[in-house]
Amino acid sequence: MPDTTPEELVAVAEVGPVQEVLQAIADPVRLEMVRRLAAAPDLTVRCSALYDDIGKSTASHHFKVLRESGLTERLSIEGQPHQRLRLSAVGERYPGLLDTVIQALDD
Amino acid sequence: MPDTTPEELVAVAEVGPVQEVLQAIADPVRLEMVRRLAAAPDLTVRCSALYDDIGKSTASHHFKVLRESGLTERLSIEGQPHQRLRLSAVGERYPGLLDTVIQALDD
DNA sequence: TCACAGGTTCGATGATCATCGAACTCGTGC
DNA sequence: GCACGAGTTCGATGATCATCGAACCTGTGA
Repeated sequence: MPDTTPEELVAVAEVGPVQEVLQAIADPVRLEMVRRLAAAPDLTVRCSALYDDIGKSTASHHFKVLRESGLTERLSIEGQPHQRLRLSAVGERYPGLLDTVIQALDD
Repeated sequence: MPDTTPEELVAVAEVGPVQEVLQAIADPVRLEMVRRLAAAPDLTVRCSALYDDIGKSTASHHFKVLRESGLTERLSIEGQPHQRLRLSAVGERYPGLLDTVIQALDD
């Protein structure tokens, strides 16, 4: 791969259609992941801190669904993989959606 | 049944938890139903006008899911059953959620 | 170089849910 | 009363998807 890839290009990803976004957060496990991400500083959390009581492979599957819908992105901090909630990107495309959902979670 | 039931009591129904609401609108068929309801005058539409290409029983199942989540309510107009989108009730509990989703549907 | 920890991918299994047809209910009108 | 149209309920079937274990990849640090 070329070493000319700027960091920004990696981060740029499309937020999927509403349908896809809704299905992504309609799952209890994934919704909990989003909740923890939203509560974290910088919206960033180590993968293993996003779940409990499920297997690694299951968690990884949910990460993928969240990422493909554009809700989260993968990034590396000191070599460790992390997940980051793309709050502003989602907010631009669907204003108020995520905020309202997150707000409703810690009622 | 007693004839003392005021009309208001029938209409009063709780909007379900976010989880339930999200799952309700995450389905393609139900999302289309919501879209048609939102576009209709008075947010009210005859049941048969909310779908095509699926059986009556399937449609009725989706009506039930929407109703139980608090998104819609059943009402009778000249003897004919109708569905009504409870836009304001949902908006009170989850501000901006439905509006944003509906807005995104007719992009 | 090797071992190890943390995520990912791959198939297979199981549960959940959308779909359907048939029987039932409720209103309307003949 | 009966027939009819429109929704609902009920079981059964099928597809979708969450879950898991095992193998694989990719860093880090002996």
